[in-house]
Amino acid sequence: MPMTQPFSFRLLATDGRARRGEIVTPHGVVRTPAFMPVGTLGTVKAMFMDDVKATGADVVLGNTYHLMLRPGAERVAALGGLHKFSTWDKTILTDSGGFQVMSLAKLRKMDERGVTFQSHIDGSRHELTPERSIEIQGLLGSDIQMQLDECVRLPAESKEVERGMRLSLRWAERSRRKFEAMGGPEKGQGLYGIVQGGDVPSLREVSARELSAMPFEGYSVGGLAVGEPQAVMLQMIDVVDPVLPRDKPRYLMGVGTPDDIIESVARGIDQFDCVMPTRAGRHGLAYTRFGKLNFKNARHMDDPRPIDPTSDCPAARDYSRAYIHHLVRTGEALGAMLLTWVNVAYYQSLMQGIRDAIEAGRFEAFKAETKAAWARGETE
RNA sequence: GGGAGAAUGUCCCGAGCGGCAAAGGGGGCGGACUGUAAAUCCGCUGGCUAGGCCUUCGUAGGUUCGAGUCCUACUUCUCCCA
Repeated sequence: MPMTQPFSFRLLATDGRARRGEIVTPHGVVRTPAFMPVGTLGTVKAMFMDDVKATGADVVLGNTYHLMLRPGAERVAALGGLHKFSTWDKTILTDSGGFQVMSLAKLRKMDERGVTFQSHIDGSRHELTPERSIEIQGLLGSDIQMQLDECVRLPAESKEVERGMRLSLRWAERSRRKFEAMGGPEKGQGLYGIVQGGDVPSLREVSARELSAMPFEGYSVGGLAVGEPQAVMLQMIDVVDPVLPRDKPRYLMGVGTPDDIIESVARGIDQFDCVMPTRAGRHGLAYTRFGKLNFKNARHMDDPRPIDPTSDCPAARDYSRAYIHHLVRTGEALGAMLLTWVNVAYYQSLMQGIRDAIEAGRFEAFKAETKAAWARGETE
């Protein structure tokens, strides 16, 4: 076996608490702060992988829960792994299924050992343990893997939040053992522990501290952006930021809007993922440097201008707003495709702007300018 | 020429068979979407001096306390027989 480069992270620059870094995985370099488009089922919905790559994305997500049900982890492995299966040859990060344990709460049965749930597809019963989750992520060939965690639904009693957080810590240890038993480190893969603790600062701190004592390649902050006010989310990041190791990447799971991202980068977060750009795109909403545009609105009907002539995304540059409005209104698949592309491209250009600004030591100014532009809209 | 049936809320389809400002859809207008059971979901869609009044169900009459609903005539459309 050829020597594989070990998983690594290094900080290239900091500006205030904002961090500019680089993660190296078996499938390339991930420039941070990074936004990772969500590709639950091995596809970033409504986009070609080549186009995703061209927007500047270094990594996409895959999902343990969904892929274990269809087409099945063993099948993907037999077909050469998720990279080959999906034609995405850059880094893949996989979720552990922990989030689905919450979002599919009606179907679940949870105990110390793991979670038993019924498939949303055919009702069949499945068990997901920390070990099986890691096994599946290994079968998929994931470069950055997540421990199985329990994401408690908010609002919840702090007793319940603590129970879920403690369980997640125990599962973190089991996940780590399995990850090492499967040779993850030798393959250059990484495993992240997940900070839980809901909206309770003291629990977040405990979770971050105990997790930091375990040898993970990175640390995720989970269980946020699930309905709580942004201020609460940011407060939780503030609590966790000084506790987590400086020399490891921090990944804020499931976040978020452009504003959430820029505020979280300001608090030391390195990685993000969110369905926002892809789902919103399918639903007719464009994210741009001058804010949101809802293409269901009649005001675009006669507008011959492109969404953003300065963009290097063809969807934003080469198609008229009137045409995109027409596609969205008529329910044409191309409308969803173009807007998804616009959004993924905008998110990536935002991240590029953030990275450049941190390197230049002007992140705060960049943040202020960017937010002002969103607020200003298109007043020209 | 004879017979049968239908016209509904000022965009369309359409329920309604004596208490109706009138079900549902579509369309339209707007909103939401945060580790994707989501090309999904949620509002609004007659007027006003606004929880009360006004004007609406092809047209004109009639019956009734009360008519979109029953009766008569007319108009238009559809189908069947010649």
